[in-house]
Amino acid sequence: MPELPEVETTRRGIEPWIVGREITGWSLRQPRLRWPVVFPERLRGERIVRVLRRAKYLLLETTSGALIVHLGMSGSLRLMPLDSVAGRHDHVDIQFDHERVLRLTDPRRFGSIHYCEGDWRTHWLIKDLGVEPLGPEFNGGFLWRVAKGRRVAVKQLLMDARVVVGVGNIYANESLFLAGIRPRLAAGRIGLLRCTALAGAVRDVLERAILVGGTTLRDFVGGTGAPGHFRPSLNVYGRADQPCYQCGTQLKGIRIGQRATVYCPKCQR
DNA sequence: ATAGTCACCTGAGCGC
DNA sequence: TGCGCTCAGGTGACTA
Repeated sequence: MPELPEVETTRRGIEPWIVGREITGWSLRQPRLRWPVVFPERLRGERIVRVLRRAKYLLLETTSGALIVHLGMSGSLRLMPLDSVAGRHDHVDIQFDHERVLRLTDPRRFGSIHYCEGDWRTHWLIKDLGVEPLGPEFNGGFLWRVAKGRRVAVKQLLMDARVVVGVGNIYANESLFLAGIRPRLAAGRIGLLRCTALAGAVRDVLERAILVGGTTLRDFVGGTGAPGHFRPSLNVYGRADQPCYQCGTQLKGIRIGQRATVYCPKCQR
């Protein structure tokens, strides 16, 4: 599932192919994604200036605006040969002034594409997002301040995009394991020291995942079509009832806010 | 303001 | 072989 490392992997994969290129056309085979996909006619002839990432959104900045792409849960964005046959879940192609098309494949159709004219930072999907977990403002002090007085489970706070972005279920589980914190613990009851450990763990797990191209559980592939290799590094995610690698205790599987949660009852307090 | 729940969508995996 | 069920999950929208 595309979380931040997968989106970043995609960004790095497609960037060299499309920067400086002109959008010459598109095919919308299935415009019914999370929100209806509408490409204005004026997009034709726009040139890609930069490819950025904000949270789990990819920003394809053009001369006068940006395409805002979200991969949802099952989406991938890849460069394909112009003549490659589109499959059942290949919903959108964007054509450039070369022999490749940028293709959005998304079986579950939770992804989205918007064209935003002008500054994408003011777009309604982007403007209320929290801090970047790899940015300088995300640290123990920040976590401690936003957690103050909150009774919500720390795992839910970590996954709240208005607080910090890009931490989905996999990496939330893994970060809490690394920091030795129980997922269900009320966020406001965690001290500054442990908040610092947690912020560090989030950063660490995300950075390591980016280095190996993200986590491929089923069908994620990066911009160049390669799967990610972080899966063997997972300590708890998907391992309920199996022994903890660190102490051998049986890992516990619970649900927090409808989300599968796994932790070690001995290593995490 | 905060917390909890639901909907959207499809494919995989399972029991029968 | 196939049916029906459950699960997975990001996130906006809704309710209490």
